[in-house]
This record gives sequence, C-alpha cells and structure tokens, in this order.
Amino acid sequence: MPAKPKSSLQAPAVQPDNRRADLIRVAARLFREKGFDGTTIRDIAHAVGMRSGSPFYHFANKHELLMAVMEEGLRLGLDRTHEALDTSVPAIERFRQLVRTHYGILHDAGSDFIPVMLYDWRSLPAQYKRRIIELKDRYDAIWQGTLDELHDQGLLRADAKLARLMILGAMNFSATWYRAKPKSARSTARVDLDELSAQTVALVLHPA
Amino acid sequence: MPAKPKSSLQAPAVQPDNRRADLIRVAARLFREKGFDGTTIRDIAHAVGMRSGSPFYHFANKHELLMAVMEEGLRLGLDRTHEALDTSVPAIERFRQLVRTHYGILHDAGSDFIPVMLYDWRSLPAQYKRRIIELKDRYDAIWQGTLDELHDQGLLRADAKLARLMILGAMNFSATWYRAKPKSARSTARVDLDELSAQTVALVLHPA
DNA sequence: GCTTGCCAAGCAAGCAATTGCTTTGTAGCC
DNA sequence: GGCTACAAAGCAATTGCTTGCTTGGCAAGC
Repeated sequence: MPAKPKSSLQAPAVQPDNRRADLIRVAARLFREKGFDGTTIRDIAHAVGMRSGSPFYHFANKHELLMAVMEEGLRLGLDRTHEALDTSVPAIERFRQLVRTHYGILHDAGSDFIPVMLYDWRSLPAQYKRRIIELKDRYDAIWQGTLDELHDQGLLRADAKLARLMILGAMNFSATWYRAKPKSARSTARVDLDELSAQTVALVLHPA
Repeated sequence: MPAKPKSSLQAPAVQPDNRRADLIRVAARLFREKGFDGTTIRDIAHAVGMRSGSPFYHFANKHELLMAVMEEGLRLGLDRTHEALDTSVPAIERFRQLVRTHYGILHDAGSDFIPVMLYDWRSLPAQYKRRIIELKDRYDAIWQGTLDELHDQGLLRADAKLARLMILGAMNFSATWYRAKPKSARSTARVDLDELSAQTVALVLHPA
C-alpha cells in the first residue's frame, strides 16, 4: 500500500498545540498589561475566541498558565542568548551582545513573557517557582561568566555579583518606562534599542 | 479636631489622624507583600483591628487608599532627601548622599510605600496618577540636577537623562532581591546598605 | 463502503466563594 | 443633641473552576 498512514513529519503541518500556544501568548500580553490578578480567565479565553471554561482543558488552573508564560519566556530568552553569543570574542564584545539581546527580550514585539515574570513573580505559587528559578539560574550564569571576566580585566569597578544584579536591574526596569520609538519619525526624544544598549554599556564600563 | 473624613483628595492633613495613618502604614506593608489586587480590604481592616467596612469611613474606596500609600511614600522620600542633601558640597558627594538615601527609602524598616508605588503603579487609576507624578517629578528633578553636573565633569559617561533612569532602575530593582543583613552575624554573604551604596557609586562613576 | 468506538477540543451553564462597597445602627464624647 | 468613628449585616457583582454534553476527525473491524 503506497500511502503511509499518518506521518507527523509532514512539512510545517504539525503544530501540536496551536491553541495552547495561543493561550500562552495572549495571556502574556494581558498579564503584562493588567497584571495577573487584574486579568481574568474570561479575558484570556475571549481574546483567543474561547468560552470561559475552555482554557482549563489546556491548563489545570490559572497559576499553571502563569508558569507556562514565564517558562516560555525563559526558554526563548535562553535560545536567543545562545544564538547571539559569540564565545570566540573578547568579554567586552560579549557583554555588548548580552545587553542588546536582553533589551530585545524585554521590548521586541510580542516579547511579553519576561516582563510578566519580573512583575508578577509574587503571584506564582512556591511550588512552581522552583522550575522557573532553575531556568533563571542558567541565564544568570551566562551573564556572571562574562561579568567576572570584565571585572578581572578592570573594566568593571563594582563587585561582579552585585554588578550583575544592578545592571540587569537597570535594564529590567526599562520595562516600566521604555516605549518603542515610532518607526518613521526620526525623533530624538525616544531612543531605539541599539542606542539604549550603547548607553548602558557606556554607563558601567570603565575603559582602561 | 476638625478632621474631615473622606476627602483624601483635599489638602494634606496637618495632624494626620492616627487611625488613618495606621491604615496607610498597614496597607503599604500588605500591598508590598501581596500586591494591590492580592490584598483585600478585609485583610487591611483586620490587621488594624477593624471590621471590613470601616476603612471606608477614612477612604472613599480602595484605590484612594493605594494613592495615599504612594503619596505618603513620596512625601517622606522628599523630606528625607532634602534633609540628607548638603548643597554646599561637590556633586560627587551629593550623588553619594542621594544613592544612600534612596536605598534607605526602599529598604529601611517600615519603608514599604515606594516599593508599592513601583510595583503596583498600573493598579492606580489614571485620575490619581497625575497627583503622584507631580511629586515624582520633583524627586526626579533633584537627581537630574546632580547627574547633569556629574556628566559635565566627565564623571558620568552616559547621557544624563538615561543615566538617571538606569541608575534609579538598578536601585529600584533591588526591591526584588535585597534582604536586610541579619544584625548580629558578620556574614559576608549579605551586604548592608552602606556597602550597597558604595558599590552602586563605583559601578557608574568614572573617576578622572 | 459502512459502521462503530474513541478521543481531542471545546461549549453551555452554573456553583461556591470572594470582594468592594453600602446601609443602618450605636457607643462615646463635647 | 450632634458629631466622630466605628460595628453589624448584607448586597451585587465578579471570579476561578467544575460538570455534563456536543462535535469533528480518525482508525479499526466487518
């Protein structure tokens, strides 16, 4: 018989959990805008064209949806970071890559996952936190390695561990004030992410 | 006592009513711990020994209580800053004073007001935001003046306005990770606010 | 080809608890 | 008596979540 039954290897056909992914993406956007407690299951369901009870087919409860949002964000962030990082290059250049990538993770279109993690962390039950922390530790470790090198080279004047907390803090806090520059206008009022990255590096690095 | 109930939108009380002040202080602590939406009026009332409806004698609604928390924080913060700031001293020294005072505002015992403002800002209705922004602008202006001087002296390598956003961001974000050092133990694991301030200054200032 | 059984995915309806807030009453003080 | 600062009780809306049922698609058995 010619036709093999059921091949999951067909082109881009199989998107196993399209609706589940939709829920995560939409939930991330709404959580970012209105917070976890300020967003109802009905809001999320309606935004993807479901009724209020249907999301519970995909997620056991609202908190697991929150965790899925954070997990998705960290996985995407780790992927983007590994992709952007050129390990054959001096620490100072890797630092620039890390900074630029992090701003992208925070502010690119559709990148709502990490801001949700930053600002709704306390809404996540302790049992779910462990899993997220594990991923977050991997991300922090990448930064710490580069910052340690910069510190050893005298380019970073603060304690390397505190430097990581402060630098990532400065960047993360941009979630509260940064708004993308309007595409067409050559406004000087708003900076773009390249410029913001350059300024961040300039702020903390002490060239020899 | 000519205490005027319910008009928290009017001028600030000269002699703040004790119970009203209790509500603000307790609400600040609970909002910080569990968020605005995660804290019920019943929680707050019970924590000061009232029943669930009684806080509404002092505040028209829950959002006005949130605003009162933020306003109290900014007024206290401005007072402390003016008190700590010695205008007869070089900019670099004033910068140290600003940094140390800001960490105190964030982390001293009972200083829950500003973290609430930072992390529940989106829960505040737009009509109340105006008033808080006015106070916040005054605080920012103090910082900006000092940072502009530092920039002119070549001690600050980034754009002065972005530097303010990033430095305050780095400090504000410590609300998510900083925990006070246990008093007795001479642990090196946790830093105190003096050390944290010194490290912050070291991170961003570029001595000539 | 046709039937049958099965399962993923979601709908319709509603329950039980919570929540902000209102209303009415009342004890103490000037 | 009037005012202040609550208590007592409860209302109306909201919210997370459950339950029972439907629908479309697929595969096996005949």
